[in-house]
Amino acid sequence: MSETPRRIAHLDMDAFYASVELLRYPELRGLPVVIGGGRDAHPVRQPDGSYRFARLRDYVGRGVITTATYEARALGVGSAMGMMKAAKLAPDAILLPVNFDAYRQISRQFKAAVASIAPDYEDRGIDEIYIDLTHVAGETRELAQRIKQAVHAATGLTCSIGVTPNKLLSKICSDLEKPNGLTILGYEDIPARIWPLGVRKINGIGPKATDKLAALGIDTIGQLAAADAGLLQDHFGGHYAAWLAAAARGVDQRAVATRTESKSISRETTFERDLHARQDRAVLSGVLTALCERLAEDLQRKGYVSRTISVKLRYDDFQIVSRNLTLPQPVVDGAAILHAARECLKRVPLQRRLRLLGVRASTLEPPGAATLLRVPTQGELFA
DNA sequence: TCTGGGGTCCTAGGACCC
DNA sequence: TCTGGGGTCCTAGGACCC
Repeated sequence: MSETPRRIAHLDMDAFYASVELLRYPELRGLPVVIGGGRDAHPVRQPDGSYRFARLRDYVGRGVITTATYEARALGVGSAMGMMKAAKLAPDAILLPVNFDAYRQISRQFKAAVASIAPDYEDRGIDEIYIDLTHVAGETRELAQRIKQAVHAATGLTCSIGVTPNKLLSKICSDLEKPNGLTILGYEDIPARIWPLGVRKINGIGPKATDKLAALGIDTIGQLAAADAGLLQDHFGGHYAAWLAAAARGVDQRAVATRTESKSISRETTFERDLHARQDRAVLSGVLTALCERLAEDLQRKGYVSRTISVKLRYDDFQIVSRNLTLPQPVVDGAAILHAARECLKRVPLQRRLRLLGVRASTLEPPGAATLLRVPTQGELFA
């Protein structure tokens, strides 16, 4: 039995947040611009109708850059970099606040444009998708060009696309010719095009695994493909070692998931200054209440109830702890979430100063679902 | 003056059940 | 008195991704 080779695209919008802002402020084209400020980063309208923009050097706080234009990246700043650090590298870069409503709106537009050509796609967040082109008529390059044109016509923005037989390779390829790129390759191209790349290019190999591999003398994907299976197993465990070996050879059978349900919904916040459980009790209590109320709104808006409530704390040294509580009956309202969150907090050490507080709802179900029939455990019956 | 906020998946151990 | 496996649910932490 022979299988039709799949044709999977990965589409990634180019510098998405920053590009959306340039639609609104075209006078910033060609300048280094970073997105990530708070309210005080809002441009101020001048009497003559022009805008005065904030500069990175003026920023004070704990934020990070979410997106930078390619001009800003050339100065050494980029996503996830602390803005205080970025300000030293590019003090004159323009700073803009994040505007998620605008990004979500453009996101819907580009996805609709893609769907008009290829309806089977998998959401991977606000600015990227996988598209299954296997059953879409047309030659691959022409089809991908049509999608790029449709996205541009709908949004005024460029994107980069990789097309290969699977998601893993397409994700790597969409990044190879950014911005406004199009890279198409087959399994026969792996030795020449994929193996010279660093292992970090593989989606699923992060900083920790990269460091561990480097310590074993493995830097490129080709070296990983050639690595001894036993060696990988010793250092990464059976499951991850097998995945590493398959990924390095470009093997990936995952389907394009066109429908997915949320597993969890959360809200968290980093304080402007580190807080102490005792000295700042009132502030913390207010923050916790607000987080629980926002989480309750999110749950209700998305049509879920939750049986597991968790709290997350980050201490001043960046250590993270979490506690969770699974309830016999699901909750939706802010007061019930708050009650569960307080129960969780009782079990967490509160000596050190806190940097972050978060609340999460998981074990999600549609309201009024089968939980009513769930049989209580012995522990619940006799607690 | 480093290091946000919203997610997913995996592991490992313990309780409990059959 | 000794001690099996397979399964589910739950908790906590960690790696990774956008």
